[in-house]
Amino acid sequence: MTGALPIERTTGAPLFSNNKLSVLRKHPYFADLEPEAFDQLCRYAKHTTLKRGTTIFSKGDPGTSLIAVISGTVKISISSPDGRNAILNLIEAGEIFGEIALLDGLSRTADATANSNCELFVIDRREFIPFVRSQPTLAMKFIELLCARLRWTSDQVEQVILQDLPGRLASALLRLSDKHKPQGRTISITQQEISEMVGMTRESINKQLRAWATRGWVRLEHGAIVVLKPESLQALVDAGADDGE
Amino acid sequence: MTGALPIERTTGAPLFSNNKLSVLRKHPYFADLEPEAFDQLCRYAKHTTLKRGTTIFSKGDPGTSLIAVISGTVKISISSPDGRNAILNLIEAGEIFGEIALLDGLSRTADATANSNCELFVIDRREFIPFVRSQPTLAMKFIELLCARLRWTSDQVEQVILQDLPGRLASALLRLSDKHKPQGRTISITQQEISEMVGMTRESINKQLRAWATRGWVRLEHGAIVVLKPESLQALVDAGADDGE
DNA sequence: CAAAGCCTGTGAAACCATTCACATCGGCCT
DNA sequence: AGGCCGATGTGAATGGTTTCACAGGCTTTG
Repeated sequence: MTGALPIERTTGAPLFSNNKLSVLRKHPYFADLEPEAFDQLCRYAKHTTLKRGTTIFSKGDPGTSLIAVISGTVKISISSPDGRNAILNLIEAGEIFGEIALLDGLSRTADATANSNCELFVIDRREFIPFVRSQPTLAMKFIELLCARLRWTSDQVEQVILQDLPGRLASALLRLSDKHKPQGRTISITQQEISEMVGMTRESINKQLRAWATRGWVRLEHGAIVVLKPESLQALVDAGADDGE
Repeated sequence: MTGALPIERTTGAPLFSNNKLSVLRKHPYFADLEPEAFDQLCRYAKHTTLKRGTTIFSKGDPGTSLIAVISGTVKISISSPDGRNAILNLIEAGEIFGEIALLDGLSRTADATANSNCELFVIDRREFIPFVRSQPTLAMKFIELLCARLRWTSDQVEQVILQDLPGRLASALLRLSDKHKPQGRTISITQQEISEMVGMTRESINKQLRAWATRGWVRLEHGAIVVLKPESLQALVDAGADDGE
């Protein structure tokens, strides 16, 4: 099922001097790590590039690595036997993923695929775990990371169980526009993708978005959505079931 | 919102000699901790008892403690403005909860209420965090705990988004019967509770359960469900959307 | 030992999302 | 430019869930 990653070990020069790593260095999880620790960590990293659509790993694979995204975005998703599939998260440059299987040594909980051409760093478990044990600061960082993931995932459960279609869609848009804040309120995502994040059909999503568009809450572009009135969407979420008529 | 816990500090005698703690000691998370570390940990614990229905904490409260269940069960849930509510987990004797807010210092992600009369141990963040830092083994334990939680929660997302009612109900039953393995295949839970774990109405759940009961897959008791043919339920889950006619 | 209150069991009607079936619009590749 | 494919936009029919309205059954509690 897996398809081993086409790993290409970076040759020669010390990785930590690679300026590509600055993307990682800026990220909260590594920002306040001691320089030596960070360097050490980079020494375990293998560099790889792959193009849109490539499978990075599949649910159930033995998970032995942590992966950092240098550029591009990675889609974390799962799919059911009858063809439906759900997007759990979109990982962007500077973020890491695959930490669960890395840390507990069990199998992967979801599929990961390159959602665009990607540049990645891969860190292997064998070398990594002893290192974490020896670095309490790093361990605490991972604890924070896991907590953040748990909060994200719990939010998702909450949404899906508690809210109806409009509510779910609204929260998803708000979460996404939060994440993309730097780019303004434009979210680059297809309606198909949103529908898979939210767990409803593309058609339903389209109709709801269209309704909001005529009300001026959002603007629809090709492959993107612009949130014009986040307050209105937020109000809808807070109010509970109600499509905001 | 919160309502401070009616803490009752156990008097005098060293806590670690209290036989109530043996419940914890047996639990995987503490089992292979060095005795001294465990004793130290217990020194931070405050004992408390409370009766069914009591709120332990609410979503949004500042979270400053980890709680271990000595006896009884605790319900972790969230609720929406319009009255619907969802059960995220049921914590049983020997398990711990509240670790997210303890570890990252942020607010609680859900409500916790005593689902029966309960006996708890409460460990405060202020004293605890430095201790974790100094005990790499304990930190790794928490990392494992968090990973386990993430797996549980991801499963829940997967179910809710990907599967239809019969599928979701079946997976929920299987997950619960896994957890209760020691007690045989009897799951002590009301249909109301299951419906809130699965995100559907009690009525729908009842009808589906009843259908399975006539087929001999489960037996319904008052306040409990006995899984008779886990294989059939599993097959249903694996097959995807289909109620197993 | 009642009464009250939660838990279960069911049926009919209303509703909302899905399914299916197209039509249009952009991009992108050759 | 032509052509193809992925993304968007809609409508009608279908079907599964929810809602609502009750009726017993078990348990707990005063």
